[in-house]
Amino acid sequence: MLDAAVKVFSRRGFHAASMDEIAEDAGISKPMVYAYLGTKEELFVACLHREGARMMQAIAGAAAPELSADERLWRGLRAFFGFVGAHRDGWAVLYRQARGEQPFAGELAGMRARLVEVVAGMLDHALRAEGREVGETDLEVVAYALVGATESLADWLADHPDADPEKTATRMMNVAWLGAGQLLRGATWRPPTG
Amino acid sequence: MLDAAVKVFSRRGFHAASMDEIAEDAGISKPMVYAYLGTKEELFVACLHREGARMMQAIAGAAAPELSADERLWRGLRAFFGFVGAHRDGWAVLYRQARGEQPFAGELAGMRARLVEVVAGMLDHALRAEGREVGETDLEVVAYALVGATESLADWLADHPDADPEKTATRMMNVAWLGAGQLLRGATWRPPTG
DNA sequence: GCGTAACCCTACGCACGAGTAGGTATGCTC
DNA sequence: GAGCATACCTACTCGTGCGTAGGGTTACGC
Repeated sequence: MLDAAVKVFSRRGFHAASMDEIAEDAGISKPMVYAYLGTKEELFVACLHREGARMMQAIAGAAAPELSADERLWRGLRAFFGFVGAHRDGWAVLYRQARGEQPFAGELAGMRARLVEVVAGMLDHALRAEGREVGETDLEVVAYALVGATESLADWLADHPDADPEKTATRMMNVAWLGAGQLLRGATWRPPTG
Repeated sequence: MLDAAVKVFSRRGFHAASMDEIAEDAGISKPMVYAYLGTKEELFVACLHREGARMMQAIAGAAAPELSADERLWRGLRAFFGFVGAHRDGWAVLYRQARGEQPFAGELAGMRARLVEVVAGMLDHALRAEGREVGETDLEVVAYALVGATESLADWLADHPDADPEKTATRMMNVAWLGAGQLLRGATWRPPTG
């Protein structure tokens, strides 16, 4: 039932999607949709939650905490891109939708915040293991950038049906790990004075 | 006049924004808006174009082609974050809007494609200078990731009114340049076999 | 066979907002 | 000052789509 909603929301976008179309696609009538899932907004939130939970679960299941940092990152990325690859139109458009529409931006921000936190935790852990320490804001910002880069590649993947999720994950891992590796070793770039 | 439209679109989002509110905010009446700028859709596209052009101009003006690659990247990033910092609510929400709404996604995709192309060109140039060569898709994907990371930090910046654009640019530069620097030297990360 | 209850449908009310028609003031020509 | 054009406004039409009211249908109890 939610499947139909996700499908229509994906294809049309939140506003352009009509409850009539969702009902038709689900093979039932509109009052049933209202009876089971409430208003259009609640319905969208329900879709968002389910897809989000599935994604989080896929990632969490892959990135077990006892692994090394790069192994966790790699498995997490692979799970993420695998998920996106398997739910291309569904996830990507749902996600793009939620970004823009203000009632839902909060929901999504929470999801992303959890991801950022996890990534920041991994970086912090790895940094401490090397005896280095970095300010909390710096950590958050780097994690944010990595998550953003990953989301961006997810969009790219969703737009290129022939692309391989596994290979995309490898590419992302390259960028992330090489950059992060430099940070671990204490390398920094400084703006030219003047 | 466009200023009012940008402001309202930013605050409300494309759909929630009413032409009445835009007209009121601009201090004129609705038929005038239609007379000067056409339909709501055309109005939004006009906003998008103007803001986009301003941004592109700010970046292009800063990143002169005769500079070294890292200098160009640094100046481009600084200009970009400076622009976002100066147009926080305007740009960010306009941008977030355009991503989601299907009629406008194309416009934005074009803008981003130009950015990706520029970044990819810079990477390619720097790589060739080091005697290395990388497949076109690899180049595009890395550029895409960098642009995505940058956009993501722009969002972060827009959501943190006290954050400093200059400092954010430095952070982004660190991630980008250190990661890219590794790639330049031919370092790669490989998935564990098995 | 008749009451009734669960279930689902068609067909509507209603609000909202894009786009427009037709009227009014201000300035310009002769 | 009459005619006319320009610039602008108020007040409307009309489509669209969310949410619901009220009617049919099937199954069961008596």
